[in-house]
Amino acid sequence: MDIYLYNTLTKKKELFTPINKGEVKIYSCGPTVYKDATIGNMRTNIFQDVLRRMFRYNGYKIKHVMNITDVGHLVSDGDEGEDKMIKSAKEEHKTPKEIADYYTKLFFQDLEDLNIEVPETICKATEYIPEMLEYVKKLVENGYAYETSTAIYFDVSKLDKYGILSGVNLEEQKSGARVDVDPEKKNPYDFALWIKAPKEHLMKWNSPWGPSYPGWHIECSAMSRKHLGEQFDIHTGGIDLIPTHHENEIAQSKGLCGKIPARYWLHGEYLLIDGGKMSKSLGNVYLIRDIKERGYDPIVYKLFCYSANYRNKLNFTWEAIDSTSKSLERLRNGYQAHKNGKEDLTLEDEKKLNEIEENFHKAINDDMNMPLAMSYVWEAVRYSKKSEKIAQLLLKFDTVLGLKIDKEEKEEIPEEILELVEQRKKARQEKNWAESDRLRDLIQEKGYIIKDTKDGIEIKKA
RNA sequence: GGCGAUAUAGCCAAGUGGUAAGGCACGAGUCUGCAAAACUCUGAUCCCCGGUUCGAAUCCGGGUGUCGCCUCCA
Repeated sequence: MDIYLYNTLTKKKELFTPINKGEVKIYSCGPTVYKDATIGNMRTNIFQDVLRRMFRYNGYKIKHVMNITDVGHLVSDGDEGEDKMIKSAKEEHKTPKEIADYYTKLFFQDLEDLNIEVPETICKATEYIPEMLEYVKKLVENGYAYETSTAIYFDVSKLDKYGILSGVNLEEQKSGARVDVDPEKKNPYDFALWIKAPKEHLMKWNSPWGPSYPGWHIECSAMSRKHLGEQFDIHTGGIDLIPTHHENEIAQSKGLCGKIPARYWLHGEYLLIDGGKMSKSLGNVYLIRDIKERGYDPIVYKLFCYSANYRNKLNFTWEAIDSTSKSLERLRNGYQAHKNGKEDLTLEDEKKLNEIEENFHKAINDDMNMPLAMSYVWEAVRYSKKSEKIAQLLLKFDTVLGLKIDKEEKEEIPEEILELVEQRKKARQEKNWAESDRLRDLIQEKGYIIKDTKDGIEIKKA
């Protein structure tokens, strides 16, 4: 079945055709590990996860590379600003490596909590310094870079076209540069490829230009080239990376080999919080840990992300998380009902289920239309006949959704609670409803919910 | 100032020319000693104005609102 993806490069939904048949090469801009990854960051990771799972559903072999930025992003725009890693290191009295390791670990914990698959290749920027240096040297050789007293800059005026992703116009923007521009820069949009390190700078490497460190964009260019070649299929990231980071990656690649590194550029939209931007100053920055601390299965957040298309803004509220939490519970209950179902399916049922499967497939292949795909999932979950075959279908869907739809709440019920349940059972047999209700309240006070189903009594943690 | 996105039931949100998917909430009902869970049923003509068309939420023009980017940022 055909796959369609919205390509930021052309601003159109396009038929996907891989460079190598049956294989997809993806590069995703990963986390900068000097701070916590927010639920906004994780929305992008969820979208990337669905992307690769969708390709697998279509039988593709996947080569997915993601970087870990553990060096080199500056604090302020001024090109001689302080490295963020170093700033964190100073604030937390740790070495940059300790900071990076700490946040890297947390990042992978988030991935695990959200049941996000880890890409085949994870690369840390600090381990690719030689590749980056080689890249920069080549750009200098090719005449796309020049040296100033503080850095090696990429000369955007040497490109036939700069700004193809974001639509910035060099002529129009030239005069309007808002930030203090390094007077040695030739064009306002020139960006640092390599930066000469001040004495007190902690992270620096030897180079033809003395002790120095990489610029903001070179790592992705060097690492994607190393692992995926000069041109690969898909490049992903958050929408905010379009105007600077990805634009500059394209510039670097064109300067090196004349090619745009990826054929399809996919960008995830922002997550809004209560209708606005997530920001520290507003105090509305949430982490996956916060969702866990409020007692929700983090997968709830993943399901919540499926309520909107990845290319549209999605508004996060705790109310929405609460409703999604109920939704997930019903989804899993529905799966269990089918798993334990014994009803026979007629030819007509089979036909209907094939239709649902086809629709689901079509939805995910249409630029990952998860809200639509979920409507078909619900159609299967709510299917009137309960059958193991439908459970199997749901499991198949879950290879894309990654919602752990077959997760069962198998909790240890304490002796004390079991004893109370026994007492209540006895009271009910004696039709002593007052005592029965008293015990149910007591059990609930102790944090457990009791349900009388026709198959017996169910006990669940509240 | 420049660029872009978006406006669909109480809330979240699909749908890009043929009379509006789905989830949550609400209400009614079935079941139950009651409750919970589960299940069934119930709701919108799609921001406003004008145009194109046999026909528009969907195309065009004009408004209005909201949000984002233009500086690191998923």
